[in-house]
Parts: sequence; C-alpha cells; structure tokens
Amino acid sequence: MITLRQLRYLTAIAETRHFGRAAALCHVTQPALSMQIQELEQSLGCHLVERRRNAVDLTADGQEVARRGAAILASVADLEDYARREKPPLVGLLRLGIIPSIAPYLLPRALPSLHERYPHLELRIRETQTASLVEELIRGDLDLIIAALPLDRPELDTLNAFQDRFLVARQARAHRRKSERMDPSALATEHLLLLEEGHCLRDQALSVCGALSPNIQMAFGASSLSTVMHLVANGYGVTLLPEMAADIERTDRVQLIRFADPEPMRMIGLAWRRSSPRRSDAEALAKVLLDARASVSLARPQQKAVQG
Amino acid sequence: MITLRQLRYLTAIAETRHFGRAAALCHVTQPALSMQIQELEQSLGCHLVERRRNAVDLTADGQEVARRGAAILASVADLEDYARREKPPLVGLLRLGIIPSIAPYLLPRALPSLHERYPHLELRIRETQTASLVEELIRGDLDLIIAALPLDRPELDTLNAFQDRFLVARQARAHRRKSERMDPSALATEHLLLLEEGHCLRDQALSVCGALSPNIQMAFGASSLSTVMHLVANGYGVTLLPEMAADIERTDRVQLIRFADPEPMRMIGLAWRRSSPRRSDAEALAKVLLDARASVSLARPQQKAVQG
DNA sequence: CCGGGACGATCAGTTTAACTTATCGTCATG
DNA sequence: CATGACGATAAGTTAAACTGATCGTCCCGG
Repeated sequence: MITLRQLRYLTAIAETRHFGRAAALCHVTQPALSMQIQELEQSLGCHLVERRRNAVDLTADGQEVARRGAAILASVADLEDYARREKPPLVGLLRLGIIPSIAPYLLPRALPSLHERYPHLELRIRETQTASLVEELIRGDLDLIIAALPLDRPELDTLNAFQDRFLVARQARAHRRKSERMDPSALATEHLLLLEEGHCLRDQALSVCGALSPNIQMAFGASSLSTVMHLVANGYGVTLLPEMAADIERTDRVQLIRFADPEPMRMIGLAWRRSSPRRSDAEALAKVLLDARASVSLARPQQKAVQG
Repeated sequence: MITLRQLRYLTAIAETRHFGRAAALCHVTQPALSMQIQELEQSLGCHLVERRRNAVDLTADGQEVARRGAAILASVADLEDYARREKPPLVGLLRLGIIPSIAPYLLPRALPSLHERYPHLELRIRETQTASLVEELIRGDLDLIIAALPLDRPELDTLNAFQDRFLVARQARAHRRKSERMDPSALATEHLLLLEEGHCLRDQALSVCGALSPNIQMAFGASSLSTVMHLVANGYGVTLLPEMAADIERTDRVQLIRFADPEPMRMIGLAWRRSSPRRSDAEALAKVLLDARASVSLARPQQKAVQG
C-alpha cells in the first residue's frame, strides 16, 4: 500500500536528484529513503527513479508520479491547515434550543447583534420546554440550548451566562403603598398564578414560594407569561416575573416589586453535549446574551414599578 | 503526521457512522480503527467524530476532513491506476540515436510506419557515430540507440533487431563476368575504400577484409557511404556495402556482389541503459525496424547486381 | 595502475508504529 | 436486574521503518 511518506521521499528525490541529499531533506538516513523508494516502485509496479553512475533521474513515470504526489501532499497540507486553522466560533449551522420563558425577551435583543457579530452563523431556533430541549440535545437534534441551569445531566456540559432575578408582579392599585422590597412571606396570602405543567419557570416559582407557605393559593395552566401577566393586571393573583421579561411585560396596571435580600433568582446558561465541540460557540454566544441582557436591566424594575 | 490510513478509516466512519462496522470495512479490529481516529484527531488538533450513546456522528470539521480525505484518497487511487496501467511502448518523448551507416537507409522506410503505429511517439533523432551515441546514451542525453552490435558496455542492455549482410561493391564493367558469389580473398588485389575514422562500418570492413590480406590497399576518409559509392562507380576501388543500403546506393555503374558463405554480416540492434525502463520501447521499435528492413531485402541484391 | 572518495544498495539490529485479543465502563433494553 | 451493544483502554505481539555499518561500483587524481 502506498503511503504519503513514500510520496514525500519521491518528491525529495525529484528536487535533489540525489538520494543522500533527499534523505537529508527528509531528515532520515539514506538507506531509509532508498528502501521507501523501492517499496513505492514495487507497489506501483514500475520504475520511478533511474539510478545512474553519477546522477539520479526520474523516469517519465517517476516524473508523473512525483507531480501527482506533490499535488496530493499539497492537498494533505491544505487539509491540515484547514483543520488546524483558528476556528472562529458561531460559524455555519447552529441548531439552538431556547425555553419559552426566555425566548421572547432575550432573542429580540440578542439576535440583531448576534447576526452583526457573526454574519456566517446560520441559526436554526427551536423553542420548547427544557425537558424536550435536553432530550433533543442529547439525541443530536440540537447543538446548543439556552435554559435555566442547572440541568444535572452528566452527558451535558454547561456554561452560566447571567443570573435573572425573580420579581413579584401584582396588580397596581392606587391605595397600595409602594414597597421598596418585598419579603417572600408577604406572598402567603396571595393567589399565585403559574405557567402550565412542564415550564421550568413554574417549578422555580413553586420552589421560591412553595417553601414559604403550603397554604398559598395557586392557579395553574397559563401557556405564556404574557397571559399570566394579563391575569395579574386584572387582579386574579400575583406571579413571579423574571426580571428579563420586565420591560416587555410591564404595564401601568401591574406593579413589579423586587424581593428583599437574598433575592431569588435563576441562572440562565447554555448547555451542549459534552461530546460535542461546542464550548467555544457557547462562550461566544454567552457573551452576546450577556450584552443583550445588560441593556434590558438598565431599565430598573424597582424604579419603574414606582410609577405604576 | 497524518497518514492515508487514517483518512481511509475516517471515511469508513463517515460511511457507516459506526466504529465496529467501519473497522470491518477496513478489515481491522475496532480498537485499531479507534486508535487511528484518535491519532488523527490529535494530529489535526480538533474533534472529528462525536461519540454519542447510541450513535456516532462526524462534527462539521469531521465532515469536511472526511470530504477532503476522500478526495485525497481518490487522487491516490488515480495515481496508482496511472502507474499500474498497461504501458503502451513508444509513447511520449524518445531520444533516439542512430549511426550514419544505417540512418539514411532504414529511417525513410521505418519512420512512416513508426508514426502510423505509434502516433503518440515524439521522436527526437540524433545521428552520429557509435562512440558518441554510446556516450550520450550513458550520460542520459539519449534514451535508445540503433547501432551495430555488440557494444560491450556492461551498463547497456541490447536487443538484436536483424542482421545486415556486407556486399562487395565494385565498378560495373562490361568485360567482368557476373560472379554469383565472391570469395573475400578475391578482394586482396583491390583498393578498399573506407569511411573516415570513427565509423563502425569502417572497422567492420577492416575486420572483414584486413584479416585476409595485410597488403590490401586502403583509401580513407569518405564521410558518407554515398561518397564512397561514387568513388566506386568511378573505379577508384571497391567497398563493403551494407545490404540495407543496396537499393538506395545502387547505380548501373556499380556491381553489387554477395560474398561466398559464410557471408560476413553485422548485427543491427538497439541499446539502452540497463537502468532505464526502455526494453519494451526497444522491443516495439525492433519489430518496426525488422518490418522496414524486410521490405528492403526483398530486392535481392544478387539478382539486381546481375543487371549492372 | 592504484588509492581514495562519492554514491546507492544491502544487511543486521533496534526502535517505533500498528495491530490483536481481552477487558472495562456506560448506556439502553427486555 | 441481567444482557447486549458500543467505544475506550490495556497488554502483548507483529510488522514497518529507521539507523549504523558495510559492500560494490564508478570516477578521478596521483
């Protein structure tokens, strides 16, 4: 079987017309090169090199083989260059999953700058609940997901992007005095409105509030935060609103209040198969997301809530 | 250093998406293939294959490397096909040397059929004396020579093409009775006309005649057989004419006579560097030369000489 | 005519690469 | 929970490649 090494040695012969010097070029001893050339001639079944008294020359076949061999070696070098190139992240197809409690608030701000900074990124976005995202990610149908961490799946690697505070959203009423910070226990007497089964935000809200008071009233089943907020505006109860959603979901009829320290929050991050080489993509994407979130959080919910 | 074997294994993975089956395709065991793939990934410095629970997939890089690798392997296969192809003789450049006592008589007949049978032969012809031809052949400036054999150079390989009788050429005179065959000793009283120093034909003539009679008269210096024959026609002496030249050099004023048995003759053949792969060219060329000579020798010099 | 030097081939022995068999660890399945 | 599939890993073997020494030939200068 012919090898790249043999082709390298042959091209060295073509260049030097001398076994000894060709061997030196290849950093091997002359017998090693001689043997490889003989091996090549035998496997190709023809003479490539004509050994004469004072000179060495390639036969017509040898010249053609050397020419083709050089081209092949160049292709191999190109392949190596390609593989070892600086790999810019976020190039080509990226199948990105994102949960519904993040997508409508983060994507409108993140996508424009993402496209601007990574014009060769071909993004395919899938929005669904965490469990489906994780399943599709592990199955290989997605490359990267944006979700609330941790996910606790050993086959996934994750990266924290930013933390997202939970705010209390309640109906704005004139008689209510504006409260700077709210203690979670103050929710105990309220109706807690939640998203339907399967949303991680629902579980997070429950873990924040449920721990406080088992007798809290819960209303189930809204399929989007937007729906929940309409209910809140009309006095059906309160809900936990991610700070990220604040400026979009805010209305005059809703009051957004920060919790007293320690404020409950969720960690938003990225996850990918540990076996896939997506870390650099994740890191680049995390930066973009952080920038997008930063511009949101400038609109301090605390201050705006005062208006409502 | 990346190897063709590694590329083969990677393309097998690309085809099967399965280490075990890829290994079977390559006729090796699975660990062998796994190790080569790891080796390849390490030398390229990037992941090519994503090993997942139930499936194996190529990364984007892996797909590109496999694609390029397949192209490289195809080039290698083409190279092998090229080298192992049936090699038709007499294709491409052939630097052919030929001695002056053959060229004018053989080439006019041989070249047309040579070009007809070997249209891809690019012939470059050099005509000079044997010593120069041999030197240039050994030096690598010629590929093949046509000369009188033997040459007795161990670095050359030779092939006999055909034998060429020596005829006696003497002035045609009315009073001479036509002699069917001439004994070499009959030349003892004649003036022997020879080519100039360096022509092998001169040495051959000398060895034929000189052995007989040291007192034979010799006239030296003609630079072509044609000149010699003019001298013969005008009665300046006799000469030895190669039968091959008979039909071209014959005139009414010259009588051509065959020697009595055993007729002296020279062996016309081909020579090439033993280190060069020109045997098949020589064999093909020898056939063409033999055909060309055959059509000449149909003109029996004995019969024609009778006319003169 | 002889001795020395250059060159590629060859040989023996060693190092390195590649492979095989056996086994492990993980995960999915019945 | 046992089983089977799969790729990784380990240990040991086989095969490839290389080195250093030597050979044989040729050439060249004395």
